[in-house]
Amino acid sequence: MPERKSIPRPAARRLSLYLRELSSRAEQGETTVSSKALGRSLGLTDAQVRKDLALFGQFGHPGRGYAIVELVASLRRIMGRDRDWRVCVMGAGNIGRALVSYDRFRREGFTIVAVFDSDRSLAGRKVGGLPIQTMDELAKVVADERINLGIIAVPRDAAQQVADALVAAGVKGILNFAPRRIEVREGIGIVSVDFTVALEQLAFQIAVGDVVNETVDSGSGDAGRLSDGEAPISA
Amino acid sequence: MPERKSIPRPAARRLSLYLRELSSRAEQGETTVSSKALGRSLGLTDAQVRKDLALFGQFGHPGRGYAIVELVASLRRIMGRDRDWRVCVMGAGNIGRALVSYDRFRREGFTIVAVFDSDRSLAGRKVGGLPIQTMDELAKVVADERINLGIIAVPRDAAQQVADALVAAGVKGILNFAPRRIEVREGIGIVSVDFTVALEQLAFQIAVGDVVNETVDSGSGDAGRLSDGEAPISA
DNA sequence: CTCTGTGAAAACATTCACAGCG
DNA sequence: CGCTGTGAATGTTTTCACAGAG
Repeated sequence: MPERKSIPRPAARRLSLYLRELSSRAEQGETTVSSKALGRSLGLTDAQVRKDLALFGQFGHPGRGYAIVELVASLRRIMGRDRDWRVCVMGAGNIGRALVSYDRFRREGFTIVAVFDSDRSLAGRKVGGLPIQTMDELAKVVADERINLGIIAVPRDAAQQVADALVAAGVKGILNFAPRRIEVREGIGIVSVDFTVALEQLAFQIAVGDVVNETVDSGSGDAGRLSDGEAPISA
Repeated sequence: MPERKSIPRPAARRLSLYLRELSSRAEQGETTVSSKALGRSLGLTDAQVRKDLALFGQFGHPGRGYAIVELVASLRRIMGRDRDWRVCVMGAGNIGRALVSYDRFRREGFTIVAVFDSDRSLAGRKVGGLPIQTMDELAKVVADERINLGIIAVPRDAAQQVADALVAAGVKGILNFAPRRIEVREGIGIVSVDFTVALEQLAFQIAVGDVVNETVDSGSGDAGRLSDGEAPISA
C-alpha cells in the first residue's frame, strides 16, 4: 500500500466533475480555463477548485489559468483512467441490459466484455452484442477476459452472494445497483448507486422546503454521494 | 420558506440509508433496534446514528433502543415519503425504458405515470404499459396527471433544455441521468446520477491503492456525494 | 493586472464520554 | 445494567486573503 498523501473524500468526488467539465471544454476547442470559470460551471468556489487541483501538484499557470489538455491528461492518469478497464455485468434484467447498451462506458474506456444471469433459460441470448452467460462460468470468464470490474444489477437478496463470487473470481472493484449495502474485503473497491435513494433525496429536498444543488454518486457500501453540494438543508 | 433547523448534508444522505435498513428489518419482523446494531449494518458509529436521528426529535427509548415501526413512520414523514409522488420519464432510450420498468419505484411510492421522447416515430409505442408521448404534450400531461417529479434520461446536449421544459411545466424536482450539471431556479430540487462518474470513482479507489466503503448518490448540479464514507483516500 | 498556490481562520461534521432514563 | 441524547473535544473541509509568478 504505497500511501503518499491523503485525499479528502469530497475532493475525490469532485475530481470526476472536473474531468467531465474539462473534457467537454476540450471538445469545444477551449485551451485554457481559470479556477473561477471552472468553479462557475460546477457550482464551486474558485478557491475550492484550486485547493483540489493543488492536491496533486502544480498544474496552473499564474496569470493564465490551467492548460486544459494537459490537465485532462494528468487527471486521467491520477484517477486511473489511463488504463483499460474490463467490466462484466451481473444480471440481465432491465437495468443490466440498459447498462450493457450504454455506449458512453465504452467511449470512456470502460469496456463491457461479458453479461451473466442466473436464469439459465436466458443463456445464449444476446444483449448489446454479447451473449448472456450463466453464473457458473464467471470465474473462468473473468480470468480469460482479464475482467477487473463487476457491475451488480441483480435483485437485492442475491447481491451480496454475487459480490462474493465476483471478488472470488478476481475483480478489483464493484459498482452496485442493488438496494443494500455490500460488504467486501479490504482492498476491493465498492461504489453503490440506489435509484430509490436518489429519488428519495429529491423528495426530501422538496419536503424540507429548501433545495440545494446536489450530485448523488452513491458510494461504496455506505451512504456516499458525489454531489457538489452547497448549503445544508434546512427543515 | 419555513426554515426551522439546519440539517447537515451528509446526515441527509444517511437518512435514506436508515430508512432502507429499517424497512428491511421491519419486514424481517424485528421490532426494535439499537443505534449500535443499526450503525453496524450501515458502517457507521453508534454515536453518528444517534446524532442523526436526534436531529428530528426524540425517537429512542433508553435501555431499549428504537421502535422500528414507529421510527420508519417518522422518517417517512420527515423525508416526504408519506405523500404520493407522480413521476414522468423524459427519454425512452435504454435508460429511460429501464427506469419505467423499475418496479421498486412504484412499490416505494414513486409512480411513473408518463414517458416522453422527442423522436415522434416512437409516439404511441408502449413501454412498461405506458404509451410514449411527444415532448410537446409535456405541459398538458404534467398538469392533467399532477406530475411533480421528472427524470431526465436524454442525451447530454438535450438535458438542460428538457430540464427547463420540466420546470416550466411545473415539476418540483428533477432526477438527472445525463452527464452534465443541470441548473434550475431556486426552489426546484435536483439530484444527479452519472454512471460514468460512478465507475470512475471506482477506478480511482483502485488506482489510489486505498479503498473505502462509499455510497455514491450524485447530488444536485454539483459534485455532491451520498457516501457513508470512512477514511479519506490516500494517494 | 490576472490568476495560482497556500498558510491561517472559520465553518462543519464526527467522535467521545457521560448524565440520566427505564 | 443497556442504551439514548447531548455538550464538549477533536478532526476534517471550506473559505479567506494574500504573496508571488507571468
